[in-house]
Amino acid sequence: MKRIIFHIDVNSAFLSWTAVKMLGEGHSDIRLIPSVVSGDPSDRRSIITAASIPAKKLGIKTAQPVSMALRTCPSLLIVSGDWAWYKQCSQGFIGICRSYSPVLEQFSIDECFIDMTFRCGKEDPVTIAMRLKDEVKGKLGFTVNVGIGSNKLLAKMASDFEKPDKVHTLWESEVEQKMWPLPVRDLLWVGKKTEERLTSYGIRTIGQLAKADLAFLTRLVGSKFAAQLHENANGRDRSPVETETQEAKSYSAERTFSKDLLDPKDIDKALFNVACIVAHRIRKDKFRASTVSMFVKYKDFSVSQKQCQTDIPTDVTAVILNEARRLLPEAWDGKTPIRQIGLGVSKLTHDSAIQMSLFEDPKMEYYREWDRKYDEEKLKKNADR
DNA sequence: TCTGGGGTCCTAGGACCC
DNA sequence: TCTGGGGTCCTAGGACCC
Repeated sequence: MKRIIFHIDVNSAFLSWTAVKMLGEGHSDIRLIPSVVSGDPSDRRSIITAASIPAKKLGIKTAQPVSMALRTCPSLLIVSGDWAWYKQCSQGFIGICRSYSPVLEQFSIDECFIDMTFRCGKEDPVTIAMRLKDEVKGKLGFTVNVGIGSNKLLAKMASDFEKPDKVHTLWESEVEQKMWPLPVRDLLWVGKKTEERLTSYGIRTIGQLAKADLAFLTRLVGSKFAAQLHENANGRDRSPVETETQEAKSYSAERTFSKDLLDPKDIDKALFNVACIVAHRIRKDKFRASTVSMFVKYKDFSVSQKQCQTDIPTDVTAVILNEARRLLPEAWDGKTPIRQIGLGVSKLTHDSAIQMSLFEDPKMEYYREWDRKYDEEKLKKNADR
């Protein structure tokens, strides 16, 4: 049976959502002028999180440094993000999509897939998609694109066609005409590196990739990735719409310094900060971690990463921080200035039994108490907002 | 112009076990 | 004294996504 999958994508999500909020506060619509959302506009290192369509038309792109965008457009309006508001907008958006089909997979904060196979009985899928997009616009005030296809890959590719506020189809029968002429970079999972590799061997379009020899592709990118690229370029994708939200497999936090740092005191302070954040988040989600990793990034963007296993799964900030501190000299020579530092935990379990070791650090109770206070403070702060 | 922050998955080599 | 093959875990690095 032919499946009918929708991919719904909020147009310039963070920018649209900010625009809706500002409209409510009496501002004019920032979607109609060159505008962007960025982290901290005063930080030279901050980058653009989302750009309006007029900004994009000037060549301003997501992930571009703000300083560069300002050179392109000195009158660019820069606004900062509001995560709590974005979460609300996302929930409203997902809620409407779910009312069209409960078989929904949230792909990110502003994208989801729904399986409409059993909803599009008599009615034309495009008509239903139009209704969905208009309902979001009417009730929530922002626009979406809906891509329709017989699998997730095609639906996702379709939603990326002309924006904003559009519905597109990409059925298998349309692949040759609508997808094959596109540059290979437009295919999902083809990033910068893969594009370079493929084009250096003359594969420039998705159509050329679709017709490429699988053995040849395997030599280029490895067997697993080659098989997937080949399938996807031919418009095939068997993956189901996953309704179960997957549990997190890792947590991490990182900080980029406004200037590259060399002073161990500054670096330790940053490590302490990210350890507090990560440990708090795993405690909140009732996880304990057995792997602690940390990394440093240098000005040339090269990364040195080290990881280790803990004796027992832990959620104690001090334990995680100490592992990271132990790893730091293995990752960093102490001489090269550091641009960014990060800490992560993985190998997570929900083990709730507190492991009592005879040799447990006598300070452990004190550490746990410290964490309890930290969590309380953090909760209070969030409640105030 | 000079590049954030948070994730996932894959690969390849080495250790170690049977 | 020198040797195969398979399985699992760990580690570091790289690619991609939003």
